[in-house]
Amino acid sequence: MLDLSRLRALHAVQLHGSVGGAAQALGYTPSAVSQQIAKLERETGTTLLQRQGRGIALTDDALMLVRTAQEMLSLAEQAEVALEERKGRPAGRLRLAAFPSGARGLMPRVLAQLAADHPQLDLRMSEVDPHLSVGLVARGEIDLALAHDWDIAPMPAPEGVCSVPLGEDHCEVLVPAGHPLAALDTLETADLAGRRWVCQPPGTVCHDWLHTTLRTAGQEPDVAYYVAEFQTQTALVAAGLGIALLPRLGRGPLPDGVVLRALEPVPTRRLFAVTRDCLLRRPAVRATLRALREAAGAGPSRNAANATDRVV
Amino acid sequence: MLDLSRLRALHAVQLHGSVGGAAQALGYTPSAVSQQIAKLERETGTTLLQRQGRGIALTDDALMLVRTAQEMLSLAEQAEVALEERKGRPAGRLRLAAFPSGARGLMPRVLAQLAADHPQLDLRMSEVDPHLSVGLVARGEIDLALAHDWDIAPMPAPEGVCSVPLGEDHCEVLVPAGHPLAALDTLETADLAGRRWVCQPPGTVCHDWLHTTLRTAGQEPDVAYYVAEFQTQTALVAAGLGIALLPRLGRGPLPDGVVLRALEPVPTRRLFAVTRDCLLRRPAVRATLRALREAAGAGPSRNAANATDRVV
DNA sequence: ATCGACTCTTCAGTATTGCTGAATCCATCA
DNA sequence: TGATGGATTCAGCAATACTGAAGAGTCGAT
Repeated sequence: MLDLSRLRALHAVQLHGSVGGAAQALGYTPSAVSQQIAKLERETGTTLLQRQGRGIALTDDALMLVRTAQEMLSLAEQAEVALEERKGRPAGRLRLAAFPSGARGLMPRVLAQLAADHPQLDLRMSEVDPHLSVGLVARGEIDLALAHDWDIAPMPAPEGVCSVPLGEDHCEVLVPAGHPLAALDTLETADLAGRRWVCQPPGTVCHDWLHTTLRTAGQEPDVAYYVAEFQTQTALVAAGLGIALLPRLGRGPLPDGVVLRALEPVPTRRLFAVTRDCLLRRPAVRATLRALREAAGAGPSRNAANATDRVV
Repeated sequence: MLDLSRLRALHAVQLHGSVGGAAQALGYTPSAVSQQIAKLERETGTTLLQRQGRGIALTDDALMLVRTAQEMLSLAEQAEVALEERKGRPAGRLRLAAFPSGARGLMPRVLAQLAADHPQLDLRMSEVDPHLSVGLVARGEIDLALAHDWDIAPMPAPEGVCSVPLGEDHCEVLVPAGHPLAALDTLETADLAGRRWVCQPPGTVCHDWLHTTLRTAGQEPDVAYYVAEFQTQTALVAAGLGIALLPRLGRGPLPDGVVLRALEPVPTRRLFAVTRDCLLRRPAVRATLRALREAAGAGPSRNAANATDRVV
């Protein structure tokens, strides 16, 4: 009798292209995965993995078993969903992912509320980059991901994956208290010209938004300080070294000597939950979506931010 | 993640209607099955079994899981078949069943040859009554059953199950050496009238054939000795106490003082292999069918019979 | 009504299985 | 040639699953 957990190991190896990657995804050591597959080989009398350079390659037999594994895992997931649906209240394990500022600004409240309301629910969360989350959901490693879709770059959703709008997150400009811009109530894009910036490193959405917006206005932002962490950014601004663009979500308590000013038009990112279609039937997912929508509508969390978290 | 072996346990409970029956079918103790299902209940947070009188009843949730289990087990079996087919030579476990005289007269040679030719083949055999074998094959407990279809009672084959003709088995009449019938070369039905018989108990095919045939000829057989075992039957015949109808298959060495006489028309039972359609693709099944056909054509085995075997 | 038979479950003990971490092996890259 | 990255092997330990005995509930018979 083929063993499902061994098949899942093989499936993961195919998915990640390596024994190590599969092990990481499954929460094992490479040794365990290697042994599981060795047993599967002995049980079936086949060769499943072949060494190829430093890594491995799957044989044709293995690929056939991977297809079977895929179907069996899918059946198992459907059955679990159906059981929970039939029961009608959230239960089982729910693997969540969130981008860093969402993980800080939104998830704590949501997780606490869900845990309190549904004791049978086994919640897990990992902080991931937003552009990775869709892939993780599609591959079944994550059940529901909190993602955002910055004005500028709408996200594509692959087959079987859907995104549910949750609300919006707005950005404001953080300026030193004595700064000329601090005298204004509302800033416009033109006011940002020629300023010195504290900004996150390239590849983050804040960075991209800043550059795209200013370049559209014919300017190149003068970023003097590339800093990932929120606390460091505010310290630099408080020291009068520049101004920064901050999303409201995930913003922590501000030190003295800095003020926030609204921007017009408001830089807005839309928040989404990304999940697989079939999971929409899970009460656990429905409850989580509900909680996320409420939390996103209610604004950023109280108990947000600590010194080591990064603003993304 | 649902565990396949636990699901299989649940599936077996549904199939057999009891924990004990499932345990027997799976080769475990009832305790093990009970614990497996208790774990499945804890893992899914559902109730699967309910006590009903002395036994148990499956809940709706359990029935849903049984359907899933059925599909997953079927997928696993198909994958195993495909692997073996791709490999091209018999391998894996093959669970055989045979009716008693077939198990003695045909299977030893066949099993020995298969084991010698295909070291990767893991052969198992159980002796079962022919009328049970079709059900066992249909339920997936047996992969291939040796069955016979006595002239009188053709066997029906349920969906997904097929029977492959292997050959024929003939019956002869065993008479004491000094008996009047011993003087004849070939006996006819009329010669059997008024004889005293040694016969197997009701419910066996030899018994049924004898009664049906003689009653068709307007007679009631006078069965003085109901005896299941071949050795005892021949001893009774040798002692001059009656005559017996013996199938050639599974007949052992005869003691002195008895002779065999052919009957006209010859009582014939056709031999079949019964298996599931999808298994016909297994090299193991194809090799077994080939070996069975050869053995059935070659006549009864040399190393047949021992004192405790029953003639059926 | 009580006893005995039957069935499932619980419990304790044991055997098996599966995982981790270190050592090893192999191929690649500097 | 040495260093790196990846997979495998091995020994030891932890978790799991099974067995067998005892317990609890139900049914049928005396």
